[in-house]
Amino acid sequence: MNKRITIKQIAQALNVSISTVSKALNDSYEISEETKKKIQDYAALHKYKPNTLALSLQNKKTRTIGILIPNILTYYFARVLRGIEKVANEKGYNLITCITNDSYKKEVDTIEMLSNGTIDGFIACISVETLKKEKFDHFNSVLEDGTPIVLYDRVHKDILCDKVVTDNVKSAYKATRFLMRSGCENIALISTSEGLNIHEFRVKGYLKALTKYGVVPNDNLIIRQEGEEGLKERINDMLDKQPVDGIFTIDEVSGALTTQVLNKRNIHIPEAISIVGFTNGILSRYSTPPLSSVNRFAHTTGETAARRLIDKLEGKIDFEDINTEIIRTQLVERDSTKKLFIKF
Amino acid sequence: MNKRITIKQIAQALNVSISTVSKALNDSYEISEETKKKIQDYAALHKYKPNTLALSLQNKKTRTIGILIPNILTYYFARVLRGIEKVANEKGYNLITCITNDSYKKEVDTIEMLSNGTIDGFIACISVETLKKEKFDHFNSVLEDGTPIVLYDRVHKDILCDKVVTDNVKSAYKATRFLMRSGCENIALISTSEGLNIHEFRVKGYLKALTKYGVVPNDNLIIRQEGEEGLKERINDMLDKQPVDGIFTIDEVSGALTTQVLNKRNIHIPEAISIVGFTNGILSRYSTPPLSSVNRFAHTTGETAARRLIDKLEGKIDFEDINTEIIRTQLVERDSTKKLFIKF
DNA sequence: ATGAAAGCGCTAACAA
DNA sequence: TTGTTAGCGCTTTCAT
Repeated sequence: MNKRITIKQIAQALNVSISTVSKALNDSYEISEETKKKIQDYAALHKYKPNTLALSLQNKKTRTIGILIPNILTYYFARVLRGIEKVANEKGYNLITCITNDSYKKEVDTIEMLSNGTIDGFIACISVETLKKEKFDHFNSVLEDGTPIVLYDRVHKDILCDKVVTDNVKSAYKATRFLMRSGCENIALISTSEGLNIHEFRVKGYLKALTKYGVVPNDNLIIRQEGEEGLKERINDMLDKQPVDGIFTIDEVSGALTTQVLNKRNIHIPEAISIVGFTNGILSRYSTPPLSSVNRFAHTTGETAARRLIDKLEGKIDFEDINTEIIRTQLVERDSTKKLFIKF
Repeated sequence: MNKRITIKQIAQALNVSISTVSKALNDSYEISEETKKKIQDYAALHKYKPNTLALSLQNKKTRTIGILIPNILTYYFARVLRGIEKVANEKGYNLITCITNDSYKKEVDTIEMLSNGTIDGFIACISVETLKKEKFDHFNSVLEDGTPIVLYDRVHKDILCDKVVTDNVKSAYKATRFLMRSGCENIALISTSEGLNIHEFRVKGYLKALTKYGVVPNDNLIIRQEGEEGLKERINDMLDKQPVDGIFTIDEVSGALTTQVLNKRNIHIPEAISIVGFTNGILSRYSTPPLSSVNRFAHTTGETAARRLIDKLEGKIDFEDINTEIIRTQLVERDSTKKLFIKF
């Protein structure tokens, strides 16, 4: 049933040698126009397509990149993927995308599975579990094999390779400062993503901004937990006990849940409480009111990572030349913050 | 630099033949325990991994499935992908995921690119543009080559292959009936996704429910457009001119935008106007208030498609045995609809 | 128990 | 201009 035709069959049918066919199909100058045409016509007629596998085996190159995504349901990662996709496509590279579900084992297995000649290089984001375990041998042995890796978003110093990251401290700092400038004095921080250095960095940025402008951080204004369970209760509890006029939510979900709580309590946003979110995804845009948020340029992150990797694969950059690219962020003002600005 | 070791190198190092190594590594009974151990130890020591490419070339099987996703930013598709991923993983299949961006050309190119021995079969969702053009040759020629395809969500009768779909008419019917039972009398329909048969089906279900229960459909209560531009204005306009107490939004985005408009106008949901959405994604869950919605079981859709394809690939189902699986939906009640029920 | 050789689909150096 | 041959990494049949 599988009717795919091979070079060999063409050769037999036309009574020429295999290499003549190969050359003709590759439009080699060695072959006469006549034979070329004959062969090409026959190939076209029978919808000949070169077998990629055989080509890859020959070239030791697959023009395929392995992508590791911790979680495709996270809008940010989906957007990064799009960026990678765009560049890969332009440059004629295939993507083999794998979802690790933030599991260490899945990550190890996936890398194992793809490290057999299937892919030329990796673009990866480290899974939460791996980051907690701090076990990176699977990445490092790939690098030792000479397969380049570009890490994005979640990185670690123990993996020596190209990286594309967000400046979390600075972005959080700017977000918090923005709230202060718009007149907020009691700024809470809410997080449903914990345990990762990148979240630690965001908290650091928040604390830094407060301190810088003479505000003493108040532990009662900081709610940090992993996952959303029980978060609404904790927010309600905080609002019952503490004066709050600004909230910095360090991830999409905490932004959404916080907004739901405030709306339910009939607290006006931004008049009574302002909110600034992080990662400006789909939730920020469509919530009521639309949330001001730190935009992360996921697409650029993906493009940058892909470009770097492909440049390496094509020898434009030396394998040993390691680089960390920091993608800027930008605060997008929407309706959850006041326009009023205080100059410090 | 690329230190990956081959069977040939092992043979040379140990002074045995290539085939002995091959057999030893495959634990063949032909090889003596002693040599086996020697070879296996050496292989382990040097982290030998069989080259997948060579194996695939040999077996004419890649254990890789090509996935076509129109748009990864749509939460529903991301969830389908997860379902596929889960099953593929269990069965030891690789996924090569491609995003078509709802473009005809990209879809054709992708299929072309992968139809060269790279993949054993496809799981695909037809792109919007293709569906509009009604050109399906690229799918059909793949099928003719003997490569199985399973289509999910968006399908078309001119492509004769396995399909996994949602019963859109019935689901929309149930959603509308639900609004009527909760006491709504002037039920609007809002859509930002047009031009596809599946959306047509949802409108059909809505109209069917109205008619069935003796309500004459009112064109002024139906807002259908492609994309979100200008939608809020149209909704506001409708609310200014028409009495409305229920809204059926046939996609996630229109649900989100409608909610934003109602909230802005300070119209209480569900007291003044109830909303039922479709596709129960992340927007429904996190909006204010959380939206009652037709849940589509994206994960099940993905699993079903993957299972069907793999069964075919492994010969458990005949290639000619074509089947359409309908995945049920379920109305999830949240806070955008009244609890009050009227029995008809 | 071990090895030689052919072949999967293709390219490329070399020969004719 | 065309063909022969070896080889990419591996499996498998058939000798030995």
